[in-house]
Amino acid sequence: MFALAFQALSEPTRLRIVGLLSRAKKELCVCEFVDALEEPQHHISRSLKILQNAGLITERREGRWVYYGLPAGSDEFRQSLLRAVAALPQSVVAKDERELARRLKLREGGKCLSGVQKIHLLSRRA
Amino acid sequence: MFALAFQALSEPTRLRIVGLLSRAKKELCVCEFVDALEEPQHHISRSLKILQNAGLITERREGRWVYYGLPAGSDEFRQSLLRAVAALPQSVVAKDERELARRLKLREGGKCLSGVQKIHLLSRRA
DNA sequence: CTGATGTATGCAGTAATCCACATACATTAT
DNA sequence: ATAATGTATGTGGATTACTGCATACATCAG
Repeated sequence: MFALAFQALSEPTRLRIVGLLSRAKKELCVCEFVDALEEPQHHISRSLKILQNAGLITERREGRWVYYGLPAGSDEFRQSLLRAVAALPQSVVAKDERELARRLKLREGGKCLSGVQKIHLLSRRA
Repeated sequence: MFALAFQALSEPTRLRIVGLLSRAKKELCVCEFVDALEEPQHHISRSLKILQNAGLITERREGRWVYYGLPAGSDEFRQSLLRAVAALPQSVVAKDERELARRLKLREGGKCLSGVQKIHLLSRRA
């Protein structure tokens, strides 16, 4: 079903996830999404699953860490969708991108080795 | 909100509506959508409203008839979205397009003058 | 094995969405 | 004015989606 792909992008957090991936140009780890988007872990994890089921992102496990990225070769429809996400105005993605940049400094040798840093965001009772 | 546009396209009938407009290259009247998509009138009418609120289609009243079409100049994000709809595989839109072609024969002087023809589709108890 | 850590998921309450019936609104014809 | 016709919408019931809590699963360190 094609409507499913739109559905996957119809929720703000999921849209921000793909937005981040679109700018980052690299795979990101679950805990990096949690810190960059400041959303609870279960929310991120579920969101990633939904996007994956819609064929919009790929999953790659590396030890305890799981990386999600944009698919290399997908059909023209999905590519168009991702281009639409890439066309989101800067203002929408600016903050997320900034937070991600800070979080990416924790990488060592290009790998994520830290886990969620902002503990108060494991579930959102801040 | 940008997620709203994806949300508008996340329902099959609404996606088919934009798909039809994308192929037809012209404004279509409410009753033409009803006949082409074989969906009840209230469903079509509501769907058109939702798409309009999302900035994906435009409305133009002409007497009793209301025509909906694709917006001439919209932001890059929405244009990308419409391009994604245009990238839907032929198989998805084929039947709707065929039904529309039949229905468009009822036009006179380029105008829709007929109203819904398949009465059993006013509400779907077929 | 045991504990720690990153990730995923079952469950429940709430909210949003979908769909059909009926009816209201707007415009035109008589 | 009245009736007819194209379109829009209020309402209710069923379904689905979202969100937080707690917990389970998977992998690794000691």
